[in-house]
Amino acid sequence: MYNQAALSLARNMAYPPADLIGEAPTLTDLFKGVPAETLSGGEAIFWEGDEARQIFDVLEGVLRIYRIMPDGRRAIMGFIYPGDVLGVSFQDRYLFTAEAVTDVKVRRISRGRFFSLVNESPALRPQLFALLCDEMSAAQDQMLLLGRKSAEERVVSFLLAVQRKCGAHKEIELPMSRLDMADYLGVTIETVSRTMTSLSRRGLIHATGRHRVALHKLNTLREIAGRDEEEADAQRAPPMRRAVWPN
Amino acid sequence: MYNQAALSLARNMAYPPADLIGEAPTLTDLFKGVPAETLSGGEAIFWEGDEARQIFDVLEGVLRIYRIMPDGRRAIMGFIYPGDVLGVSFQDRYLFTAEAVTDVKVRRISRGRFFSLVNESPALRPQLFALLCDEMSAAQDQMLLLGRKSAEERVVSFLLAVQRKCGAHKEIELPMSRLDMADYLGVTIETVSRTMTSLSRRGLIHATGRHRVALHKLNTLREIAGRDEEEADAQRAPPMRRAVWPN
DNA sequence: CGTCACTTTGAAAGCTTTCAATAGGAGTGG
DNA sequence: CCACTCCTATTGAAAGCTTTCAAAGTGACG
Repeated sequence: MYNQAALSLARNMAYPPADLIGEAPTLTDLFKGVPAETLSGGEAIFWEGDEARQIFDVLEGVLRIYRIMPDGRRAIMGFIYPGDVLGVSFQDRYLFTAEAVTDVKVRRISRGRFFSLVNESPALRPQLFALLCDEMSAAQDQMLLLGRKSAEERVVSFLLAVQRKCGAHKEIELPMSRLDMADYLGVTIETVSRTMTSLSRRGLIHATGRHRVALHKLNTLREIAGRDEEEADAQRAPPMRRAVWPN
Repeated sequence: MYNQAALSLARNMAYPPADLIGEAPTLTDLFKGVPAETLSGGEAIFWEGDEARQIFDVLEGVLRIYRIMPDGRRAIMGFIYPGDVLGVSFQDRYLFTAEAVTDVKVRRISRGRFFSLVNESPALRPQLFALLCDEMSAAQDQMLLLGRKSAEERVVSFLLAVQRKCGAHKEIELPMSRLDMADYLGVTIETVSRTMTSLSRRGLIHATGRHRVALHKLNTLREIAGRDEEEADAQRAPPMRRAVWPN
């Protein structure tokens, strides 16, 4: 999904590791050689307020990052997918909790190491910057969604975003629960459910399992999502095609 | 207000220009010597979709940055105050429109110049990064607000945010219209109005003019805002106290 | 001092939430 | 391997908050 977590940075997954083809290193390369750790669904990597000492590279699985209000209301800021980097921030404490949705494999390095390596590399610096910009861009999409879209528009926007993120296949996976979706979209679980049912009845989607949905009539779906998305999408540069400073 | 515009970066306003006290240069220093331009309220600096060729330093006045959906719905992503930098982005087109709320004074330099100067300066690089992180952090606050707060909580959160931004005085200025506030808070103009009236009747605020409000009973107000804010606030490092890479 | 734009207020409508109950699936244990 | 249990998802009905539609009020400006 959107990587709008302040600290979840999407990298280019479309190409083989940079050094194999003689290109500049990528942010992911910083984690090379670090042994992977495993978390089961529901486990947290870190909690909101923890000292932010490390940065994580997600290899497998999906995470949710969220903040909770004193009265228990939860807002999910984003879902983190393989290929995202988690925990990048200038604050010295994590601003949200990161929790495994599914079983997850991650690698970690210290913040100090991460930043000094990035700082010393003219190739990595623009990458880090570009990723933060993509984050901000996704965050703004989400603000538009939360501030101005109806429940149906939100759900459809979400489904399309997942589709984009995961290879643009007709059938998509929704590893998160309805509650996760609800807390991400700023609605209730019942509203998510009702909306999905309604979309099904109209033949726009077809649920092939609790966590699996096929998207039909993409044109109609995009229409519903607000149309706004695609344009934005087209504009956004392909992720990290060339990570050089803008001019 | 929050600088959650992907591209509005808050700098340190608490100290005199760096070079005057022998410190490292700040991002604002990059604009030194550039003549200021003036815009009247309502004028746009750039439009969503324009080629992003320049970066702006705001000297005076307030701007709104927003995106509009095909059917006309508008979402204001943030308000830009003096001391913010506007237009920083890795995308090659602006992702939103920037428009003067009040009369405004800005300075501009080219993106290429901005980035090459920042890239060459070990002092500026962490500043740029830190500012993007602050942006993301503010964007997440806003996502929480839009996704999980009631109308009253939103309005009060907004008033408190303005207060923080503008010196923490009891009486604050709201240069923007009710419609601007509404489009920023994800509600309607009527809801903003009714909420303000209700707060007044309860003695929590006192409108001393259309664009001027005194805040009473800050404790109660903070309680209403979600309480969440302050904690977050305390955590966030004072802006740019020392712009060095995290370790 | 009149006009126009913005703001406030009122009443009804609507969408989403809340409360409640049923249904469905996954995992466990016999 | 099937039955049981528990958790998640779906569905229904009523309540509630916000929006929509309308009209009156207020203030800035020429």
